[in-house]
Amino acid sequence: MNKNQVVQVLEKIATYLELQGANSFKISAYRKAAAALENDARSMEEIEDVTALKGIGKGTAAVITELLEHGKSTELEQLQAEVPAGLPPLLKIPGLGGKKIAKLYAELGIDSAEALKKAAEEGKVQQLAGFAKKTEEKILKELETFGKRSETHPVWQLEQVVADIDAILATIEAIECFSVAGSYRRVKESSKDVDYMIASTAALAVKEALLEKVTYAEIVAAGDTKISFILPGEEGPSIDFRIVTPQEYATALHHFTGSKEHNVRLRQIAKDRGEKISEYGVEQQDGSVLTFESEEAFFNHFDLPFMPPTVRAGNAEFERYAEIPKLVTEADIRSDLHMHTTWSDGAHTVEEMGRALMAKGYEYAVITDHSQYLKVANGLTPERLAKQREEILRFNHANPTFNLLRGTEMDILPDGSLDFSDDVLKELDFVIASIHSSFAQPQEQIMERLHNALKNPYVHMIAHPTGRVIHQRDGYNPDMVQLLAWAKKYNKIVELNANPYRLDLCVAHLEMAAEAGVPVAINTDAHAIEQLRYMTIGTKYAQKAWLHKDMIVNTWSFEKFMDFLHTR
DNA sequence: GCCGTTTTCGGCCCGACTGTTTTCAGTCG
Repeated sequence: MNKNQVVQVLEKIATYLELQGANSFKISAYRKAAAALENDARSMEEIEDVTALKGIGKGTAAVITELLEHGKSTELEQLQAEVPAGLPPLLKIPGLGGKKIAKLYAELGIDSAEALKKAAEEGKVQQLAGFAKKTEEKILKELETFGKRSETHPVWQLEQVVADIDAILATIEAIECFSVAGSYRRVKESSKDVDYMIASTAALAVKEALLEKVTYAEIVAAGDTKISFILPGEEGPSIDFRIVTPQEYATALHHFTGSKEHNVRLRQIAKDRGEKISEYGVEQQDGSVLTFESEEAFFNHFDLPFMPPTVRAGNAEFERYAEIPKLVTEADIRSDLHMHTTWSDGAHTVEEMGRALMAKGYEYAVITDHSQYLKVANGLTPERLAKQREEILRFNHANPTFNLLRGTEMDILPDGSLDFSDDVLKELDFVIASIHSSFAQPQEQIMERLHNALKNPYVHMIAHPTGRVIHQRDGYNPDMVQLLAWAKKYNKIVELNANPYRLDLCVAHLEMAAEAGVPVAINTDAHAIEQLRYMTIGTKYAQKAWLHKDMIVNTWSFEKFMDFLHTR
């Protein structure tokens, strides 16, 4: 039984305990034990003594041992015998928790969504103590969409939502400052909802402006300081706005950015010092409350450096904080090495892209249109590629402070051959190789294709090395250990494709690349000027793998980058 | 259930909102 399965059993036990109305600390003890396993980088076999992990004690260790030795849990089986299988899914209905569901089961024998619907329609639910008409109506309403609404929303969906909401909030005068918070700010690959923190001295005016300007499908809550909507569309995510005073803003933003585990760790640190953290500030022993100008000042108060939201997982950031100043940030980025123009499937010309890159403050960049194989993307033949050269030279001539390089995103064909001959490749400054076809091949064949590209002396980088699309497809499943070993051997770059649909390599693979000493490039793969903004999310994502700026080739100066290309 | 300890039991992060009840429980993040 592997770690994922063990974690799932522990979480299942917690869920069943919840439905039995068990002690809430006991429930969270099981969840903490699951999290402790999950947050440990080692496999189940590599962990000698699970009780050495903080959060795992005698009880949960016994469950784990039984699972490993016998593949089952008596504890879980016992609970499953007592709690009907139809109850756990009901926890997903907003407004219903363990206690209410337990009551519905105990008093009305409700053990499924269907039974709940029937009882609510018959008006039986509102007769229970603690329930009433509104609760019953809400249950019926939630049951309509029950099981249909997706639980989490991929980062590529939310990236657009956040861009839109940012634009709206910027127009509301009563708002002094605002920021997205929650798991989106920590750049999780998917989030349940979107959280915003707003600083204002006129909460009511902000509330009214939000109700007026944000297009929503439904109002979930509308209190004095918390407004919550479900956004339109079949998969519309929910979005929460919290309004605090400017003094409270820094601590509130920190609190609502999480993660929960990070907050717990920090609150413990505060408690040990006789202080108490809440979203409104840090309460001192004399009852006074300290507030902070910024999150930096808040962390400094606890003698900690500013921890970027992306590393706030509740573990490594408290052990590895000396490394934080070395982590890559968007300010370190000097170029973008992967983008498309109207020559292939991009929306803007070489000239337009070049100007946008200069406006971003970059020193250099590479135009990398698709190669001829990719006909759907209007891939370039060697002849058109040669013609594009003139346009790029013209741009450089007109803009001597910038270096626009000539490149290609060349397909690695299904048979393993490369789309351009060496004679074509050697004329280019920068060559990307990537797979866009025949994802379903066996791994050996995929690896052979990648090997062919990696050992070619004119290839510099493998783009989106797994081909995954978050929540949509897994990609072509390369052997990452082997791929990185070859990249190291042939001195190639692997990409972190910053397009929020991809984020490829993923965090775990990026950690492997760092470990193997393979340089990484963070690129937007922009198909339009607006998509150059993906560098923001790309650099933040890289922080999650604790990538230092010196591992990222596009933080290097133009001279250092060119040296790397020429001396490989 | 876990942890820590002034070592064997008390505390476990903390607050907003809703719906219910009339001072609070449950849910949520």
